[in-house]
Amino acid sequence: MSKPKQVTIVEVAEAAGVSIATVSNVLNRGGIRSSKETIRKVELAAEQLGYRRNTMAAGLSRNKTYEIGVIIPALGSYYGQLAEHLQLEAHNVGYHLSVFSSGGFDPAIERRHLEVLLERRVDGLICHGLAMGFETTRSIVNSGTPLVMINGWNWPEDIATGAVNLGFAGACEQSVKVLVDRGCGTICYIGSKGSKVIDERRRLGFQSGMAQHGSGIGHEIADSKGLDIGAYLSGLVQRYQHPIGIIAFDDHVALRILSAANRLGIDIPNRIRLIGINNDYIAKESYPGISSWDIPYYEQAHQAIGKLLHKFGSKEDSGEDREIEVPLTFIERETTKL
Amino acid sequence: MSKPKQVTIVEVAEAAGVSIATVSNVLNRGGIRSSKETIRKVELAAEQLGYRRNTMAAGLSRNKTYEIGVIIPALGSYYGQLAEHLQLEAHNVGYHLSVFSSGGFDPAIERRHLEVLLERRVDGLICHGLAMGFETTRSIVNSGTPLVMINGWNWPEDIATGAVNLGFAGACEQSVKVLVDRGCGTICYIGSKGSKVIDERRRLGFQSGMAQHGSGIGHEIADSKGLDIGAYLSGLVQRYQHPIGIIAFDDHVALRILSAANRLGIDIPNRIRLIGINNDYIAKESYPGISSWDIPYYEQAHQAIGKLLHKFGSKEDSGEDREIEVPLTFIERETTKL
DNA sequence: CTGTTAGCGCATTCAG
DNA sequence: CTGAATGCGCTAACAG
Repeated sequence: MSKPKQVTIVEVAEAAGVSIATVSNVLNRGGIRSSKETIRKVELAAEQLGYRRNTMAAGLSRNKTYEIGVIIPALGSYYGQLAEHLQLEAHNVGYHLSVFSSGGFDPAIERRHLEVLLERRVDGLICHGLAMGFETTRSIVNSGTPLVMINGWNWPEDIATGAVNLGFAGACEQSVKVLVDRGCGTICYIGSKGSKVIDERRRLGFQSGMAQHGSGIGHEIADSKGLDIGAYLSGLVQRYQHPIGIIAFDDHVALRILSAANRLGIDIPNRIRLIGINNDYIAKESYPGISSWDIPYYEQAHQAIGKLLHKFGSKEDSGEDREIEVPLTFIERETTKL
Repeated sequence: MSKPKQVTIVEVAEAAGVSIATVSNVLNRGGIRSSKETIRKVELAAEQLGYRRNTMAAGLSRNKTYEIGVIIPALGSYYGQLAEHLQLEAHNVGYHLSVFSSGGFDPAIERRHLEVLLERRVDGLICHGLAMGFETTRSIVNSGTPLVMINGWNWPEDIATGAVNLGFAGACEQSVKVLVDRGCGTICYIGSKGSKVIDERRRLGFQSGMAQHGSGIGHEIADSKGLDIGAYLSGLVQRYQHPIGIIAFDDHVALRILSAANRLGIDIPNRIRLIGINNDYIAKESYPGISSWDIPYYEQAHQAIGKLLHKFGSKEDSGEDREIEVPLTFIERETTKL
């Protein structure tokens, strides 16, 4: 039997000798009270029959699903962690999360997932920086389903209820300062254009950092995709006598840099000083340990869910900022310690 | 408006001047034909009104959800990759996946998620080695919902339709052989008990490998959790003159070992030869590169979804094996190359 | 081909 | 405090 007819409240009602309405009442802890006696009877019957409420029927009936849809670029690393925290936060307030991966910023997949989630009539949506443009998104999410962005900057109000973003720009800006303070005479940012808007923010922060703290200091920008890091480092070391600072897109890229340096016998942190982002497992466990920026997962998840809940509750936007920016925390390790 | 009433087939039917059955036919039912003309009218009306089918209503009505529930220990690394592949495979056959993380083998969370998925009336379940025991699982999954395990060994037939497992034991067994061939005089397995059954399989493989290929060769077993790897390695190097082989639980653990060795100036691969598992990013990008076992994600996902589909189709189990074992592939890198 | 009708399982009025 | 009745949006026979 592909679907061996599950037990419904009707059967529970019969077994307990009450009406289905009563069963519904006691099982869903609705505002309505019932006598101790009926409660006991119903709960017993439900227990014995192995009753399990049918989410679809319930959702259909009350026009509310208690489900939140999440779309992230991948299930792993930063994104995975974020999803885990979101899942936890959601559960704490009685919601449940449906997580989809867009396979690394693929607009077609994003679109398909969005469509599925909307067909499920999720109560809200949390998306990590959609690759599809404003217009496309608007044409899909016009259903009145609240959408909060994670790491999405400057989204029009009619599309996204709000956004809670990480302070990547600030982190990169500060990274420049740290490297300058540590005596670097040249500073490089090695990004990852494939990560779209994330890379953009980091680059902006880097440039603003150079402008503020880097007077008289040279800088370079490169992209990690397809880059021969060994050759790149060799070139750097050859060109410059002073210590060189490198800000990596994230700890993954930082690891590649670290390995290349180790392989070439370039001394870290004496010749090159390195900072990553994410404070991944990699940063903690590599040698030398990579200085990195820790991510406030809990805070970000909490705020995102909070924004949705708020939207569920009141129709008007509160006085709160639509776009929240959560700062990262610098964790210094051996790649920048002298 | 928290739920601005979405458009239904009724409205589409009115706009197109046909009955709701016709709308349902052309929109979501392939089987039944309609005249070109009505199809056009209906599709146009649906398009203009922005109709989006209500999954709950559809599922409720046909008693089938086209949804598959997935429970994995975490959203990242091996598990995350697996989930991505499952998602893809599922989509290819018209299903959609709901992925939940059990927060690292937490039985309580597993249970909760299972409950939610069953309430959603998912058509099938895919779980990664549940931490809760057979009995508990049976008491929950008695609903007739097919369950296929990923990396679950010896689950009773009345609980799990089948299983598709990775050949961890075989990989560890072969790892021993490789290390012996490379001249190691002592071989260690550094596991991770927290990963339950996965660790168990690897340990079994290790022991079987020692029995087969390790005559006259010493071996040790340790657990990475809370282990001071530096001290451990120092001890090993001090005790043994010959090259030492280490099989790490996975590439994460391997990285810790690598870093500790680098820090202590212990030469890899001359003094210590190292093999990881998973062929993660880490293995490829660390220095020296870590020899590791590549995981056939596609194959595993394909088989798992296939098993479910098969179950959906026929009630009888086919002649196929209930438990499939998919082999890993050895990728040799610098930590074992002489 | 197309329309009519009867549920799917549950929440929710509104009477008793 | 409890029960009968109505509808959520859609699919699946079954008639026309």
